[in-house]
Amino acid sequence: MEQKKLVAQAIVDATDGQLSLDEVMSKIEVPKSYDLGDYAFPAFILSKVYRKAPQQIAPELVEKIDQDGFDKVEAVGPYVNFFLDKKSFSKNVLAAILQKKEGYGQQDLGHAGNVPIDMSSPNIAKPMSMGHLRSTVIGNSLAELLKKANYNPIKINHLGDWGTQFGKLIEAYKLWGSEEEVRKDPINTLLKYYVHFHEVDEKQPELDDEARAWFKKLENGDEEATNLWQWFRDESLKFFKSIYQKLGIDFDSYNGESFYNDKMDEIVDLLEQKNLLQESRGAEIVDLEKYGLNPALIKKTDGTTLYITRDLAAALYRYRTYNFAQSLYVVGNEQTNHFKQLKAVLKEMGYEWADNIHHIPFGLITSGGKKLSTRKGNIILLEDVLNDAVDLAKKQIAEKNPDLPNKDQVAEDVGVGAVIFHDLKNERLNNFDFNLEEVVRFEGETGPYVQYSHARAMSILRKAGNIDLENAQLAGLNDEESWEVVRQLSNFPAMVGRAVEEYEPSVIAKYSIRLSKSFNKYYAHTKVLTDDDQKDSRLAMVASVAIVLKESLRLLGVNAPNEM
RNA sequence: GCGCUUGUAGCUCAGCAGGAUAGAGCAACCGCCUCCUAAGCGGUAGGUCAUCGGUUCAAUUCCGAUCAAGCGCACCA
Repeated sequence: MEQKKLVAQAIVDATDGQLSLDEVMSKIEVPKSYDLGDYAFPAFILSKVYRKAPQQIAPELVEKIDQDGFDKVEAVGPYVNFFLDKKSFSKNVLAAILQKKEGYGQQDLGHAGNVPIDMSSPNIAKPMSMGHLRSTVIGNSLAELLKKANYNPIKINHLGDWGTQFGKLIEAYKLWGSEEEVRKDPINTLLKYYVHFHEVDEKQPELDDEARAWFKKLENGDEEATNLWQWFRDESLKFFKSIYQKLGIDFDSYNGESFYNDKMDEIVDLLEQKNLLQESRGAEIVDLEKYGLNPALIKKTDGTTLYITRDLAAALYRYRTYNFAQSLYVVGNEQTNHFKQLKAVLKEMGYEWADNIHHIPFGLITSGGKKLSTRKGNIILLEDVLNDAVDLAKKQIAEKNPDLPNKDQVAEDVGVGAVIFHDLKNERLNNFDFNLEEVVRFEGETGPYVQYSHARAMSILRKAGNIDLENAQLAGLNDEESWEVVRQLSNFPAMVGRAVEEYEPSVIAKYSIRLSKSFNKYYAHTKVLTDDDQKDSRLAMVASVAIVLKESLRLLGVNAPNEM
């Protein structure tokens, strides 16, 4: 960044103030090829001012530029190409990383503002599928990223522990359930009842009425209903937590939908006071015509509440509790409309802070091209995927590194890491069809590739012994392969910034691959542990790579074993 | 019908908020371990950047239209 400004200033000086620093800054680009330098200025915009071809202007600019502090400045066609002083630049970057360690890349974008993140949010009595993985893993990574940018994230697991489906579940349990069966295998048994309910329900729609009645009882605090509900919830949560542990993710709050049960009257009252509620087809709605949206259904004909009513209560509660700088919802793309409605209703209520609510949508995971559906039993169990991945990692270890210590832990790190990384590697909004082989792949642009690169770096450092790199006088590096690594290293802070601004963990995932690639290339080309005057600099670079790779993986929620 | 999202190599995807010959990974074929972990490195092959217009010195990138796919569109969440 500093360097870019230096380059821009050089251009400004050479053009006698024809262009402002900002103008030049926005035009300066990074060439894609090594031999075109580190920064380039395209001279096209000057052709109007000087009434000359840009190909003529470029060499004239080079004449006027003070080449001090650069390895070289040259004109190629209409471009002025700048080559940084590699030795001093690399020395500075490496020294900074070694000094800041995992604090490298930290920045103050958030001024310690609170950011509740609504994430994961599985439904009670249903298994976690690959769809929940996305929300969990994206939310977790965003939390880490926000923390690094000096926000204070609050991870909220907004459990789906309320709603008509509990009426259905209770009805199903009353009809076909056995306590013993549920105790043995809670989730799968409850799921079985739920799926069965929907099968029977097709032919006996009157079951729906029964289910609705049970939910109504639940909302009114009926003892039997409440006890069953509590039991289902406890069992489910126990199971969910085992998966979260495997993923290495925890939450600051498990306040789910039921938590807002007693906070909805206030919302309804407020809406009434503000004259926003209308009756329509026997239900209570808020008209959102002027936002170009469908009306928001606040209360059903039978008087029970809906999803959006609870979300309104939750939004208000979060505002009061956290006085948030931003409030994020990591929820699938298919719910975009719901969040537009949510924000619109809050706006209608006069809450300006609705502008700080952001829906972070992500693409749909399908299986065999079809949408996953709990009701239809078309699900991919997250548990199975994680187990498969870890098993595969164990096999790889047995094959490639049988003497490895902590085999089981490393297999967990690598297997789970592969699954998480696969999910975060691509842009959030991309849909993808689930393919186990692809998810648990360990070669190519994958999590294990990055982990492996880190492990290799650590291995070199181990062999180097105790060297005080922090206080060493670095000579700097200037060969082509190390230059690519240094450039990548210097980009890390900017990548963190972009990932935070775009709420996009994939920025970091892709960056970590790029850094790994440049490092592996370097590794294949240069022997680090050779005694000469650049050895300390090479080691400093290897140490920096290890730090930044580990930190990148951490921001994604992936562990980086020292050996694998 | 309306809204949101997407359309780049056989497959999966990048392309830094317009620029110099469009890049990876996988799959295919061919090389590289007496040398710091071959979960690696290198090479070959593969593209009218969905189509048509517009803005610009310059468009895969911005705007509009068309086509195709996915997802939504009141008593599920």
